[in-house]
Amino acid sequence: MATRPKPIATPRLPLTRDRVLLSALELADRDGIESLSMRKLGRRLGVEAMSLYNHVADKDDLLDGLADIAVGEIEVPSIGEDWRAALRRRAISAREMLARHPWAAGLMESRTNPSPARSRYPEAVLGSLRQAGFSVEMAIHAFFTLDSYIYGFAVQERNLPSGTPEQLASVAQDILRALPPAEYPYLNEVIVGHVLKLGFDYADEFEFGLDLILDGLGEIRAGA
Amino acid sequence: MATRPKPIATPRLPLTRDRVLLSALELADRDGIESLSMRKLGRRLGVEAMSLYNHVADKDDLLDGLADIAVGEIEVPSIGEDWRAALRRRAISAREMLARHPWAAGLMESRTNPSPARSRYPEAVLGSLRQAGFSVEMAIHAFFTLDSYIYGFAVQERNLPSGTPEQLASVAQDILRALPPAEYPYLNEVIVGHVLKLGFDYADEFEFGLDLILDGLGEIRAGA
DNA sequence: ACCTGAACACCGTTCAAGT
DNA sequence: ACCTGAACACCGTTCAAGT
Repeated sequence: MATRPKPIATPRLPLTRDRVLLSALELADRDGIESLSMRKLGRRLGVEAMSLYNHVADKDDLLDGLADIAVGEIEVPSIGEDWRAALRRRAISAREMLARHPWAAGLMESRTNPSPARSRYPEAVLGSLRQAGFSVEMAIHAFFTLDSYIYGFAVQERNLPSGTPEQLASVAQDILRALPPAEYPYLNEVIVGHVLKLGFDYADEFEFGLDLILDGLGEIRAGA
Repeated sequence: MATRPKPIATPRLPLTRDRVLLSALELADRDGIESLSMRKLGRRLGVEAMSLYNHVADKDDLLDGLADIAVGEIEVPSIGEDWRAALRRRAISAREMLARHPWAAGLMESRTNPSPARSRYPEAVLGSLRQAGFSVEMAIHAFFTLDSYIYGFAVQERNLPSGTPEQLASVAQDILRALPPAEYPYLNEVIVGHVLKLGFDYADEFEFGLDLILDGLGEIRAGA
């Protein structure tokens, strides 16, 4: 009787940069990055959009923060690991991250200003290569080849249908309808003769090109 | 004296879908895709934004049209060409297109509905591979590997600095300032020891990874 | 120190009205 | 058939005002 009860059962958590970023990440994962607006994010946090500006400089800063969280999820190989194993594991981890957060590939594109979190990744890849005996020039070549592949694959994966074999089959049927076999025989062959029959696993598909590239780099290293 | 002179020297051209698309393309090339709005495009064409809807279903349709123009600029190799030469030439032409239109890579991502213009490209690549004797499965692998690389490289190129050696050097200096050598020795080595000294040519860099991948595919074909 | 209301300059798009 | 004005539901962001 002496003290008035708190007006609401769950007292509002104080806003912090981390809470803002985490909530933005969940929103982006669930509804897509294009529907992440300062106003919606504010509503989600029970606050007016303008309050967010106390914890984040502007929307660009928010997106920078998301990009840093994303690259931070890429596995860091233990030191002393074989160069091939280290690069392979990092590549697979990067693809998994980009598949988990479909918005991340797009953010990597637009966040061009360097940040510590985003600089650590290329630094580590170049380090693995140099320590393995690649020349500076070859390390640059290898980095571009690997990174282009990883990134490009992730974007293709994001834009192609996925899901259970049944869902995949149903989407494939829709696509086939726009591709008359007489005009597109090879696309039909691939979809009808392979994807619909045997399914499609992005992780497996990714490893084919990854190993092809790593094999090629191995030969260059052996020849050097 | 009999007829009144036309009020303006250059009578307004009638709006057509092609004029709308061409103007949008120029705007995107010059100011970037993010500043391409229906309202600005209308202003550019001397018309209210709403008039554009007589020639284009909506903004999505406009972007679809731009994506179709972009893929249409990728060179189609002459028939009967060696598979390796055909794939190589197409890949180089695709990279050139994506470098010419920095907005195109992003559009390829978002335009997921198939269109004839955009289906012709994968159809042709798969055709080259199948005719060269690759199995359906290997043709899929090869397509993903090549296309991921091309696309990923183009995006990296778009986001990294370019220009004359002097411009490149000045941007590199700015980047270096954010990368203390003690923490990022390998990035420093690459930038100071190689890029600043020898410059950097994206077309050359692209061909390294491209040839590595084509060599790998050639071995698979020989072994099959 | 943090949050808010009102306001500004933008978006894409619909719809009834004009020619 | 094509173009327009007014309107709607959205944006990001600033700024003075509240607590």
